[in-house]
Amino acid sequence: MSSSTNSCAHEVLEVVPLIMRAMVSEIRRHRGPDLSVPQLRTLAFLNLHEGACLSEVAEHIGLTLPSMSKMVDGLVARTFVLRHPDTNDRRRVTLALTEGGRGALQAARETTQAFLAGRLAALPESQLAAIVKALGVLRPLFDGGHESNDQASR
Amino acid sequence: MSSSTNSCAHEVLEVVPLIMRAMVSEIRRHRGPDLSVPQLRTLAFLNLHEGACLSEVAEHIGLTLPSMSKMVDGLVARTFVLRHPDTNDRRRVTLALTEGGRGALQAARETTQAFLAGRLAALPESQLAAIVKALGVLRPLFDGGHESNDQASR
DNA sequence: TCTAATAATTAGTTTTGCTAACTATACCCT
DNA sequence: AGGGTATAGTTAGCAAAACTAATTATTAGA
Repeated sequence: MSSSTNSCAHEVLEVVPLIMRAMVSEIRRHRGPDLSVPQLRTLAFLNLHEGACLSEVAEHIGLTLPSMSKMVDGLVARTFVLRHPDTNDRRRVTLALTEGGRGALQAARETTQAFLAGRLAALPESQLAAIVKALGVLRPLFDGGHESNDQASR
Repeated sequence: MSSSTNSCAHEVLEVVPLIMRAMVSEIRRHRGPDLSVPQLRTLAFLNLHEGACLSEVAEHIGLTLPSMSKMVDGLVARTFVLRHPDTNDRRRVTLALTEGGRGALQAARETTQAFLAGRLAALPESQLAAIVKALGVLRPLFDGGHESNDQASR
């Protein structure tokens, strides 16, 4: 393990939480339809994985099945999500975004992206490109990760 | 606002939460002295801002004063933090890390950094350098931010 | 000096996430 | 085919964490 690896890890450890905190507090500031961050993450996951079942969502978000079930209750009550029984396996419940759910997600994304763009506006093209490239390298390292999502260790 | 700005914002919006989630779940996996993420953030803030008062910490972390007060109760009970009355303004309580607190923070940081280094190990020097540089550009944009931290909007 | 503002705490409630227990369905294996 | 085990989801009950409202102590200002 090179020392560049460590100093890069150090930089990630410092800067990523900084950005994340700014994003989260921006989301909270604008929460029109009053969605918490985990709820937004759930909508985002469903947007990508149409028709995922409850367990899959719970696993991905990192909640237990009961907690996710209750969170989905709330999303269903606000008509952001629909529950359908799976036709193949009737134990499963598949989830789908409604138009309203997609809209809420889109709205939250847009305000957050606009906030980020505001911060980035000062940068010249070359630096923007460098950032995109660097994040493109990081993404696959953390995307899906180990899939070792730990229900057990909690 | 250039379109590069927007695509960069988009990339940040996608990748930063990904990395953050991996870090948080790693922290939770290893929590030896059983510190929550907000507690760790509190210790980190106190490490940088020795002698900050309770309100300042609450503002920075994004908690209300009562919540922060109770969290500090816990940190004091575990002897990670000390409360001192401020000599100038006796309403204020200033906070300081103990050696134990500093140690706990350091330990958590090291395990997280090691985790990150593990993920980054596959990358060649050139890409590591590019990432460090890109994050170095991002950092000042989100460091301290606008200081417009909102107790009110919550 | 008396009133208003500020810093922190306490009290009580709400939210959220957990474990345990339960129901229903599917899988397996003899 | 039938019975035991495993899996998916929900319900119930509880614990942790964060909020609002109210309280106390201190400072600042009219």
